[in-house]
Amino acid sequence: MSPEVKTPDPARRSERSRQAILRATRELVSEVGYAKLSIEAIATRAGVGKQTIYRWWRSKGAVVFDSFLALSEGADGMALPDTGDIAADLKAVLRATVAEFADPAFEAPIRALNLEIAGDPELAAQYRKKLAGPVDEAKKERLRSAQRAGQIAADADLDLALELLYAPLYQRWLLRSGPLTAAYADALVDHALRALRP
Amino acid sequence: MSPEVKTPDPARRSERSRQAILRATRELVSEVGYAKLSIEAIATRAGVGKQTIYRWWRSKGAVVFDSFLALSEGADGMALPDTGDIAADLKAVLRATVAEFADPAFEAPIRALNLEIAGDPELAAQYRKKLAGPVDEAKKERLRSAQRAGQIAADADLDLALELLYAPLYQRWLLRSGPLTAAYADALVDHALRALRP
Amino acid sequence: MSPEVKTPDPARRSERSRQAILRATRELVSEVGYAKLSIEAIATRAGVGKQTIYRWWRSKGAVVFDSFLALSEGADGMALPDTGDIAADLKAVLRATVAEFADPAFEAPIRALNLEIAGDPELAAQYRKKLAGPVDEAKKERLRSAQRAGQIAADADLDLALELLYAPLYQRWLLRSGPLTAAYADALVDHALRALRP
Amino acid sequence: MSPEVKTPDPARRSERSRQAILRATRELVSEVGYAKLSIEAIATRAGVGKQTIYRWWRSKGAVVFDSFLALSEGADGMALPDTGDIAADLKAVLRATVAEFADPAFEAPIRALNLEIAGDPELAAQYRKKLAGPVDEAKKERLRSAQRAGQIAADADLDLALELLYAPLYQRWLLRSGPLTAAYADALVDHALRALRP
DNA sequence: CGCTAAACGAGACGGTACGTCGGGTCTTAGT
DNA sequence: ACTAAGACCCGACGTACCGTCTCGTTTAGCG
Repeated sequence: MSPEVKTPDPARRSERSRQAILRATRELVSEVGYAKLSIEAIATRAGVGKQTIYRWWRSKGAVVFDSFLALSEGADGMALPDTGDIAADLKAVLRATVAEFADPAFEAPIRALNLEIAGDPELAAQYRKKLAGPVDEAKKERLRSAQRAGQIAADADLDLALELLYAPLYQRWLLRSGPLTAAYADALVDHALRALRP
Repeated sequence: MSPEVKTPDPARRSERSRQAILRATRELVSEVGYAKLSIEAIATRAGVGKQTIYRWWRSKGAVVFDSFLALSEGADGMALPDTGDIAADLKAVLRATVAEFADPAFEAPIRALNLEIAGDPELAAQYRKKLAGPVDEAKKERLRSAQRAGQIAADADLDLALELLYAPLYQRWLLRSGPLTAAYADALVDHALRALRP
Repeated sequence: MSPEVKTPDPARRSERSRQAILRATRELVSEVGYAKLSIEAIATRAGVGKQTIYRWWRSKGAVVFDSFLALSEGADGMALPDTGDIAADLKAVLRATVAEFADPAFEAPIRALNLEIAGDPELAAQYRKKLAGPVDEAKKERLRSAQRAGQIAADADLDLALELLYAPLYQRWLLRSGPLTAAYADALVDHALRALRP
Repeated sequence: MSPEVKTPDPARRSERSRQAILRATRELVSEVGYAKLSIEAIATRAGVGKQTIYRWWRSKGAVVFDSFLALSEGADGMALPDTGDIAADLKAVLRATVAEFADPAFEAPIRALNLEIAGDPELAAQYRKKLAGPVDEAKKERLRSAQRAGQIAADADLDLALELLYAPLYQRWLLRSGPLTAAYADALVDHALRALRP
């Protein structure tokens, strides 16, 4: 009668196994990289049956994604600094981003995550909702504050504004098409603000 | 002294096999996507032994990359239109790019190529040199013309200028984080040019 | 301490797969001969993954050997005829052996088995224990009966006796160094018995 | 019109290459065993193109066979000792054979040769003609001498006589079905001679 | 002595099979 | 009922050799 898709009962799910799987995934991504990551290895490392992974995640990417999601949980109240000087505040934030991208410990997993997202629309949607969304909202909040202070045009498209600020940085990093320096971060902010001036 | 890795002799290489492999790769990427592409399938489709692929390419990504490279060979003298109106010219170009990204026939292989490049620094270097480089140079040439016409600051950083124009578009497409429309292309050009004004 | 080689659990073994593999092996040895027999073909014919073969057998030879072993299982109570006339009884048996060797349907697989055994000491040991052993014991039993009847020296070395009877036959067959006829079988029995007379 | 099978001209054959191939084959059989011997390895070791091997030999077995043949060339005038005492003479010879079989340096190649012969009727014929034949003839000559001396029945079948003497030894060695000792050699001779007595 | 045709070394080629890895499914015990 | 364990079928991996097929390069006989 009904499609009868056997769905596992989340109530009975083992939290211990879930944590072990996410932890093992994070470790393995760091150790061997995303491309060489295997479900088999995750299961072994986590001391878990493969079926337990297949039961709760629909792909390797979903596990990797969740393993990142779990990290950023609780890190929510992420308002940006607001000293009243939008240029200075944005430069501080972008410099921090540049520094993060330069750290090899962050590099590998973040790259893995981005490749995963770029290749899977469904994960991309989840990514925007769960990870990028809240962060972007915090950034836009700071930009709105700048609008109220008359530093940015009142009718500016904030989505586009974020892209002007971050997309060049993102592209350079992803394709390794140029150096990521503090000076570059500053220049980006200067140009973007000029484009957004009232 | 030298690593002494036995390298095959390019002089003896079979051009027929090379072409068949690149062609088969292009077809298969379109048909099954990059993730499900296998060397085995390429070899079979091309009517070639697997060893012939392994002899000349160091990875699946390298084959895919070359298969794209082969397409764009000869398509060199790619100067951008120059009507004297930099805004109009750039809008035309970006609208065309948007249209390309919207075409599903282009989408899949280009995405495959980008994932490949993002994950392999060596391929990325080759990509910049062989594919992106010439195209970027043509774009910069148009910007220089605009500089001479006083439409863009004479001391503008052209690399950054290109990023302001293209990176937002690229990011939206890659992460599917927003709609790609002609209006968006126009808005990008307007903002970028405002940032680059003398 | 222990080598700690991960060993599969025989309790979980699929009897259905085991039978299919042995059956496919027997068929293929008959069809293409031992030299051209491949694990790949066995797996395909048996509808089984290659790994399932590699999990339970250490070599192609071991599979072939087991496929023969499986045939002769249950064929145990193989006492030789005992009419009281040792010469007549042995002649009957050797003539039957000659006939078997002459039958091309038996020829190929038995030759394959013998080559396998000759080349692999471990298989040879198993062969003696599981296949040759019981048969030889039955033959010796008949010889003991002849000893009791005074037709053979009471202190005769029965291992050597068997070799005198069978080794010439075996050698002629294996190296194709002469014709295998009923007359030859009779002559062998006559000579061997003369050598073993009390 | 004619079959037109391109046959190489033996006159132009490179003796240097032939020797190098036979030598390399002998070495490799000793080092890696017959089963793991490859034409590719022989060619490399001999510093010879693969085609040169395929031009002059029709199979791996043929090369191996020839490499043995080359060794025994010149070792022709191989008359057996004849002290007048056939039992003593045969025991000396069989003891020597036992010793040869026990020497691991002889073991591997001789076994390789025997497997090859057992599996290829054409090689077997060549073997009998070129290698076994002359040796057997020498042995028969000694037996004829014994016949003239009245130690062996005048009408004895000498082929069968040789088999009674050697086949048990051969079988024990090939199938590793029992110990090969001097005592065993003596026992064999005693039994065989009893069977052949006038 | 110089030509020429064959044998030669080298090694790329289309293939087959190897033995291994991992994917995703299914079964068996255990908690 | 969910889990750990792991056998199963399957597809692909990257490697080793197969036997064939060019490539220049010796080399040997003959003209």
